[in-house]
Amino acid sequence: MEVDWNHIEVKWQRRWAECRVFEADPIPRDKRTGKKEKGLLITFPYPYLNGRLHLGHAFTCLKADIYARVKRMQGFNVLFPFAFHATGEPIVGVAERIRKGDKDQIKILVKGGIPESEVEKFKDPRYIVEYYRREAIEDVTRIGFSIDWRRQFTTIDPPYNRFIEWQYLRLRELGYVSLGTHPVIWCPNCESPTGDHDRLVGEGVSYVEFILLKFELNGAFLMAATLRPETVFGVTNIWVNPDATYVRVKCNNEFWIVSEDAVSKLRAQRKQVEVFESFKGGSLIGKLCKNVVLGNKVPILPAFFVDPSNASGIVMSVPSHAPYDWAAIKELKSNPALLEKYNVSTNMLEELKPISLIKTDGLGEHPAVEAVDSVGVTSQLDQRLEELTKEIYKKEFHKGVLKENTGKYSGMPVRSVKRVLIDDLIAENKASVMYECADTVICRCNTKCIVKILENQWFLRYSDPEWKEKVYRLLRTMMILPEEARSAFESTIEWLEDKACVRKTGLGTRLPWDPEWIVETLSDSTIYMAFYTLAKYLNAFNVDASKLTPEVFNYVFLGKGNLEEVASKSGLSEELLEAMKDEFEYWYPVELRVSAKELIFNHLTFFLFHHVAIWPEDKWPRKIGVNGMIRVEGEKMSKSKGNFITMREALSKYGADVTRIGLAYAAEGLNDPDWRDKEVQGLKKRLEALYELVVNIPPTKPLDREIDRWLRSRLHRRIKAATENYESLKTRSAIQECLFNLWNDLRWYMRRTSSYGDILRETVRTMVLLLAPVVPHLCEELWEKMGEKNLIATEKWPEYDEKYFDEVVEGKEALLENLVNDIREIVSVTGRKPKRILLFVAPRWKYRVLEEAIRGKEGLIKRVMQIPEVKAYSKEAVKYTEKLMKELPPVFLTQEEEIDALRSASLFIGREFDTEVEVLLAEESMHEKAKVAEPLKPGIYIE
RNA sequence: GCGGGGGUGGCCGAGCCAGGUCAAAGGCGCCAGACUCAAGAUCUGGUCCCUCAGGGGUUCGGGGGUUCAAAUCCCCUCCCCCGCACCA
Repeated sequence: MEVDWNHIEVKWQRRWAECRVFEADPIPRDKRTGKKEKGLLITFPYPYLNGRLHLGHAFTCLKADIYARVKRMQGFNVLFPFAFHATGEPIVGVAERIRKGDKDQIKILVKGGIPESEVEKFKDPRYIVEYYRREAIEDVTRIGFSIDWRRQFTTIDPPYNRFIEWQYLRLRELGYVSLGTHPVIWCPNCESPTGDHDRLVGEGVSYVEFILLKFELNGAFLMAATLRPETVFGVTNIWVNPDATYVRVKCNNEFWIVSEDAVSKLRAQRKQVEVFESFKGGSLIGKLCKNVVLGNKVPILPAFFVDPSNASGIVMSVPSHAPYDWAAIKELKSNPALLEKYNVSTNMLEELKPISLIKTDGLGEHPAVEAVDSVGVTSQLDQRLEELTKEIYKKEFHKGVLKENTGKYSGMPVRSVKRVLIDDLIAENKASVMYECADTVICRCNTKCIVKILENQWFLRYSDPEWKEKVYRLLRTMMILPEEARSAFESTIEWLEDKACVRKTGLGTRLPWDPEWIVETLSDSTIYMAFYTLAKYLNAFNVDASKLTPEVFNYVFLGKGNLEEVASKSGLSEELLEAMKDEFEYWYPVELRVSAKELIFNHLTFFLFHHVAIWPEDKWPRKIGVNGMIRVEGEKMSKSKGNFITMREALSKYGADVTRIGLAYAAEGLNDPDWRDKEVQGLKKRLEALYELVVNIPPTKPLDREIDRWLRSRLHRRIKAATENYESLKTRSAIQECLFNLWNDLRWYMRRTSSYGDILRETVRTMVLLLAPVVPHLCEELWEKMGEKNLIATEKWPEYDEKYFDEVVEGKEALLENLVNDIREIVSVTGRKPKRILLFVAPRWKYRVLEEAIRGKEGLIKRVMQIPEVKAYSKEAVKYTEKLMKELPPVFLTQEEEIDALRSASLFIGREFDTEVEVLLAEESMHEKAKVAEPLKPGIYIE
């Protein structure tokens, strides 16, 4: 049947709005009596407004909406608010690019469906926010999310800024915010950290810590950069690039020699650097310098693999363990002309002997020498050296142990010596540290990035062990859906270190005590769920942001301060303050927050940190739901792949309910939902069939036969399962239960009987109720068609009663189902058309044996043989008993029950096979099939 | 590399945490039959292999082990997804 989806959706969305069903207010204090009078606050992370909402947003938000709708029907007062995130750089970036007339940016916008006339206005970031906010509201409404819109806001609204100011003042008071100094990847041109998304080249690249080891030459130190400081014990020489420019500088009261390129980097890393002279690397070659760690002298030699733009541009040579070094030595040996050019005697080279200092199982005395020689590398610029280096380093790092020639470090595993050694060397002033990008990073502005140590930045002290302990405590009491995600939270809490919470650019709230900083986006979205409780009043009364002083928030959120005083100081009325305070206390804590799994590692965990910091335990969140990442036709959804689906597109193509069920059925738990058009179309057909089913319910009458009780039993089990699934966000399983499985039950029922009991109508009715959270528009329509007057959105959720669970009746039906299948199999195997079917019910004694077997396997044969009526069949009885020892039937019926089930179903079975059925007792027959009859497995003979 | 989650039949996905009733729910797809003038929808059956009496055989990324018994427990290995921070 054709369903006019659009008509239905518009009709009910209008009705919901008229009735204000989703606008939730606290129940007046004096009427609150129990649990259900306490509000449930359900939240979805506000989306960032740099584009339209897409299927990924819809998926996550739908999980929350379905939960909200179920809880609402269960009689809870549910608040499901929505807001918008605008803090940060990207929106400003778009505006800036438009202002500059960036063609690509314009193209992106137009392709994203922005009318040409609007593009011009996108110069203003606030306009962008406003534009996408309007669009988002339309989409969210059209998909039927049950939002209380009175509470919406954006994170750049002045009242919100006041709120964040309060939050950070509070955190600072509590000692959770402090100044810190940390290295970052930095663009010298933009003068700001270069995040992944800001990079032209080098996505995912982080920095590495080089150790600069000192090699003394004429009162200055050549600073050799290494990632393997432990190999200082095996240095045979120093490498410099003869063509590169080096400088002698004064750095923190010492003279250093480094590459020219290193100077600005060292300066960015808090080093005072004064350049005295510069010269080519070639002028150093052939000289001897002193290894400060060991005290011996080693020569300086030329090498072309040395990159002056990497770290200090000076490398120490450890030919035993470093393939590059050995390759370079080999090459020099074979190139006397080069040596001559720099006046290096061949003797000097002859004296270079690899020094082994690490012993590793599976590797020889000089791993690098062996590796290089065996693959036949002859040039230091050979590509294969990179691979060999990695291979050897990996093995040595994990399994290597330092040899005797490493002094006090002898015997230590490489893995654990590193940190100790570095700390020692630095303490002894024999080494220094220099950070460098692990690989080339180029900023969007086309500038090569360096590592800068940022000073005096504000940090959230997530590393604080006491803070962490509190979060662990919260986590233990929280429900994590699904449970598998819990360990990710645990390891995140453990792994988390101090995090910069401010930036210099972008939209956002300025730090109240240090206004040159703006609170960064992941740091201003941690406790804002509390803001929804106030936003209703701020919006309704258009409250002036300047009145929202820290005292106001202290009073409302923490109950601190004196009402009169706060009122007079802020200029807000006492009534309003009281109302806001009550509203907050009514809705808080957060009942459920749903987000995608990639956010466990920051946003969701920060959410926990900030709550435990600011509020006492009774305001800590209760549940977190985590879900997978949307895919489209099996592929990751992305703009570049061209398979990006906005909510708008999906809604136009499929309509709200079909989109909803498509998403809700696509996945649950941590699994990634896969949006497949065919699958969604299948679900659409199914919904249309449901419509037809409901509209054409056949007449029913009050009947209470076994088959009616069977359907009731199934129905109640389905209600139980569906409810539990919904409550744990398992929307797929819930739909499975109440749409597919219940439908199959119904089919069986209609096949078994042609006169329908009222239970049929009740089942259909319940089905509609159970599906209402997923496909609310359709269900409202069906509800009305069934003659109901109330909105299904606030209708009472079906409750199950275990007293209707009927094992015997279900057992009987299972017996029949198996029996029909068996008969069918026989018919198909024999290819015979049945003229008559004889069914033999097993003899009584077999039921006695089965009964005993159910009691336990212990001494079963003995026990069984003590029963006289069994003993009479001892030989067969032993056989049957042994069979039962291996495997018991899944249900148990008495002989009477089985006879009854078969007799009353004989017409049905006959109908299925278009023949006659006779039910006989094995006791009274000599037929061969009478002998094989067992309880729950009647003998079958087909004539 | 490190941390987290996964790999099941043509596809999607349950099941594994508490081993047996698992050849493995359900959906999609496909095949056959019923209904229909016909199509669609719906209903019934089939969809790893073999089998003319309800049976048997080989499957749950790959390899090994524990057990009377493993998709389910243990070890090793390969592959996929998410995150690794100053970014929404």
